[in-house]
Amino acid sequence: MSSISEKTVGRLCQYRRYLTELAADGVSSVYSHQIASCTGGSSAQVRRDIMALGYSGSPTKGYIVADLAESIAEYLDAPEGQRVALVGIGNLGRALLAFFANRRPRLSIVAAFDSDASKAGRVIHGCRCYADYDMARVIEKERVAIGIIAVPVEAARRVADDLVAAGVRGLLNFAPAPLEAPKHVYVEDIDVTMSLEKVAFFSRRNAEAGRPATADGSS
Amino acid sequence: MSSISEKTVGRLCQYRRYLTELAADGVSSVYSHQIASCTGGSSAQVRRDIMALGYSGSPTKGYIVADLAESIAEYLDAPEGQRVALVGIGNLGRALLAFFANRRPRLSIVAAFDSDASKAGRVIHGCRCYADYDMARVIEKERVAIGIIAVPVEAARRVADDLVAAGVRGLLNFAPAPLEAPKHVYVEDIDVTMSLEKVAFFSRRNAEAGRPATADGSS
DNA sequence: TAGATTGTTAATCGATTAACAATC
DNA sequence: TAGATTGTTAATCGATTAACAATC
Repeated sequence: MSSISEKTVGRLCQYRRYLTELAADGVSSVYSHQIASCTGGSSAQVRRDIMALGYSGSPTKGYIVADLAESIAEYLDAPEGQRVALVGIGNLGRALLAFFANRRPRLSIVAAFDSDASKAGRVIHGCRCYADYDMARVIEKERVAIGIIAVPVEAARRVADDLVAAGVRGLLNFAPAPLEAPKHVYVEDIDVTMSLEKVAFFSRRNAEAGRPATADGSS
Repeated sequence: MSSISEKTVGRLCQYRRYLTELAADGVSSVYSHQIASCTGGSSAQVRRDIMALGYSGSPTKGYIVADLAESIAEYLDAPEGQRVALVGIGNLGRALLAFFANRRPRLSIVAAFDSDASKAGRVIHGCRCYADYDMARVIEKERVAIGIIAVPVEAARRVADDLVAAGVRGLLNFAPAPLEAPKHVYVEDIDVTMSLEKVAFFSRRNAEAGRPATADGSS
């Protein structure tokens, strides 16, 4: 029930995005093997994930798009919503503000902070900017639950500490530095350098391997 | 030997970063359990990963920082280097250009493209910009092996197809759209929305759970 | 030497997939 | 009905960790 893995939660997010696209196209029902295409997993995996939500499909119609999306939302989303703060209004920070603006009302960036106090008072993509030294006050006032760290690596640890001290319960960290946070704070790292290096490694290895004789499983 | 998993490659990248920091601090040798701190894994995992490289430590001194870093580089890096192109010179693209500028000579962004042709000819963080319609020509001329997709979601699939057609063997995709690429092209997705939703979900669940009685393993 | 660590195998753990009766 | 799909268990697969002799 309550013990759904990180990977499963990730997949549920992907399913939801896929369902949103289907709904926009006017599709009303969908089969597990169709959903599977959006993650590269198997249809059995999709059925298991959906089963864990407590939602049921029908052998003839599959799953009702709107109802399944509703079930996923019920499971993933906080009914009262969760408010997010961004720290670091550089190019990355601005990209994130643009990206999340008006995307999900229940998960919106309500404050942005920067060490450059001259940015305070501006409104970027609908989000108000503050100076770093206002962090504790604003985060409490705005009831912020989640912090996004988009500052240079040297500042990341200090910013993380400040956010945690201010009461944030989750961190999304773009800085290439491992953060130390108390157990009750969930930390997710997005490590762009690592991802690029992985692409570099595997693209090279694929190229060196040429066309593998058994690539399609035949001998 | 050649069958190292994706996860292991990711960890090797993290080990390397940690070793670089140690070297900068003048540390010359390190134990597996110290290296483990940078990934949250176990010391046995670190030892297994290093063993797979063919590098050996000593029971008394542990691993020599410089030599281990060299072994990792030999395994991960292309000796002749790999050249990268970026598509989409918005805020995200600019952040990536700044981020990778002068970082790794063997993995550098040598060209950036944008559908807004007025950006062509500029040089941003040392990287020359071109119009989209020059993609095939420049990628061949510059011997680009890897493409980074930092365009809006609507354009992502077309850009991916163009990059693959131009001869790129690996893609790092920031757009929230699953890409279809031939098998010889390695695709890594960075899904920012999914990551934020995961933080939202788990930070909420941790908060709701309160302080779990057995959080530290004691009953 | 004594002792902590390495290299390496076996055991464990968890996640994924195969399979199939039940269903509409 | 016939047939494809669902719900669900068992089997498989792979990755992680525990353990320990060998080492310096």
